[in-house]
Amino acid sequence: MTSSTDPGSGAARVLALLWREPGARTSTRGPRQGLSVDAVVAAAIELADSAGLEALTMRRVAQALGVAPMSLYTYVPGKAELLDLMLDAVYGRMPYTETAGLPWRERLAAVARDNRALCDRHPWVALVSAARPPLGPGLMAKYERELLAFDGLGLDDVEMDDALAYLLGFVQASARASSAARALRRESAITDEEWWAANEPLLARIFDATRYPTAARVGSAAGEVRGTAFDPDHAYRFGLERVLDGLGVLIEARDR
Amino acid sequence: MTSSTDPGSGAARVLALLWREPGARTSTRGPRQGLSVDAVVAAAIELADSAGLEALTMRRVAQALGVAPMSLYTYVPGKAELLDLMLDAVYGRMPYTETAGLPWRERLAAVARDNRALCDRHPWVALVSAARPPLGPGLMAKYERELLAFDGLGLDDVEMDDALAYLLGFVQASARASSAARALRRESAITDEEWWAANEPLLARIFDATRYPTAARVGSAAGEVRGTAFDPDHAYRFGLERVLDGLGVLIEARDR
DNA sequence: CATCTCGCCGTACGCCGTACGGCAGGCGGT
DNA sequence: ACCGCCTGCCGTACGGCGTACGGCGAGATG
Repeated sequence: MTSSTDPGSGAARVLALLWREPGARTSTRGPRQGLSVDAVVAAAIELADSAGLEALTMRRVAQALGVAPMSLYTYVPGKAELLDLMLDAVYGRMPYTETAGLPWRERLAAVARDNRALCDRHPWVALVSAARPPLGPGLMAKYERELLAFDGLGLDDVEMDDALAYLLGFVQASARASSAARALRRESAITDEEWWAANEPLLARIFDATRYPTAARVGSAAGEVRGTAFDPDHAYRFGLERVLDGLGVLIEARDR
Repeated sequence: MTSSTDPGSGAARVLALLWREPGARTSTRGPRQGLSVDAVVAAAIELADSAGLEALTMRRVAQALGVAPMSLYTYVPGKAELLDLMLDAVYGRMPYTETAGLPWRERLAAVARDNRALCDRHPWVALVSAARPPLGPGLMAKYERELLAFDGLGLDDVEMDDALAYLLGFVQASARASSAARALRRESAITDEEWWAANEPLLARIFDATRYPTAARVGSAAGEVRGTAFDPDHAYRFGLERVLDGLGVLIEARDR
C-alpha cells in the first residue's frame, strides 16, 4: 500500500486533509464511508464549544456521531490533526469587519476585536498551541485579510508579519487568561469571596505589610477597584491600548 | 478531626502550605514523617526542569523520592497544589537585577529579562495557569520588587498593577511560544525542513498565490529572513520593544 | 455468485490522578 | 514493661485518556 507518495504518519497527511484533497482512493471496492471529515470536524467543534477543550475526547466525539471511537481514525489520523482541522475550519468561517479606508488604529483594533470575538465564541481556540499553525485555506484567508490591515503604513514585509503576530499574540494571551479565569470559577468548588473569607485571617496573621509596603498598597488598591483578584476584561482593555500605542510608535517612525 | 478551622479540601490548605505553617499536628503519636513538603517540591521542580511539565506525574515524583505514589498525598493535597508550591518556590529563589536609579525603560527591561531567564531555567513556569497565582512568600517578594520598577513614574496604584501584569503577560506568552516551539522540535519525528520538503509539492499545487498575494509575499519574506516558519526569539525581541514603547506612551502622558 | 477490498470497531495496553482502607511502627500513658 | 492508640505509608482499584492491532462482514467488481 505504501506508495512512493506515502502520506506518512498523520503529520504529513494533515495538509492534504486541510485542503480536502481526495485521498489516494482509487478502487471503489468495499463499503462507502458513512461519515466525512467535515462531519467529524463539525461534531468536534460543537463538543468543544459546549463542553470545553478538556471534554474533547475521541470517545466523546465518536459518541456524538453515533460511531465507535476507533472509527474516527478512518477519517482523521489522530487527535492532534483533528485539532488542526477544527482550527482551520473556524478560521475559515470567522466573521470579520471590513476596514478598508479606516485609519490604521481602527483597522488594527478591528483585527483584535474580531479575534477576540472568535475566542469568545470558541474558547478552545485560544488554548491550542500557536506553534506551527495549520496551513489550511482558513488560516490563509485570515492571514491575507489581517495583513491588509498593516498595509500602506510604511512597514516592510517582515515588520508586517511581526506586527500582526504581536497583535494576535496579545489577543490570544488575553483570551487564554479569560478562559482560565472562567474555568477556575466554574470548576472550583469555592467562590472568590468564600476563598478570601476563609483565608483572610491566616493571611492577615502571616503577611507582613511592612515588609512588602508597595505590594500591600497596590494590591489592595487594585483589588478594591476591580472587586476581584484578576479581571481579564480589564486587562484586555488596558493591554490593547498599550499594544496599539506601541505599534503606533513603530508606524510613526516608519512614516517619517 | 475536622475542627472549626477545618483546612478543607486542598484549595484551602494550600495557603498554609505556601507559608509553611505548621499543620494542626498536636499529638506526637505515630511514626514521624520521612519526607517534607520541601523535599517533595524540590523533587518535583527537578523533574519538571529536566523532563518537562508533561512528564511531571505524581508517580514519577514519588519514584524520584523513593516512595510509593500515594505517599505524596501525606505532604501535598494534590497535583494542583503541588504546582502552586513549585511556582512559589522558584519565585522565591528567582535571581533578579538591581535597578534602582536606572531610567524607567531599563528598569522595565530588566524585569522582563529576569522573568524570561526564569522561564528559560524552568520552562514549565510559563505553562502553568496564570489565573489565581499562589499567594505565597515567593510571589509576594517578587510582586513587591517588580512593582518598584514602576514606582515614581506618575502612574497610580491601579495603573502600576495593570502595567506590571501587562509586561509579565507578554513575557509569559513569549516563553510559552518558545516552549511550544521547542517541544514541537523535540517530539516531532520530522524536522522543519523535512516537513517542508515533503509538503512543498502539494502546497505549490494547491496554494493559489494570486488569491492571497499579500500573504504569499509577506509569508515568504518572513520565512526567508528567519529561515523558519516561526522564530520565538525574534518575536520576543520585536514584541518587547513594542511593549516598552506602549508603556512609554502611558508614562509620558502621566508625566505631563 | 465468487472474490476482493476496505470501512468499521472490539479489545487491549500503558498511561494518568487519586479514593479508600488496612497494616505496621512508634509514642504516651499506666 | 507493656498496651493501645495514632498516624505515616502505601497496595489496590476505579474511571478516564489516546490509540495500536487485527478480525469481521458488507458491498462493489468481475
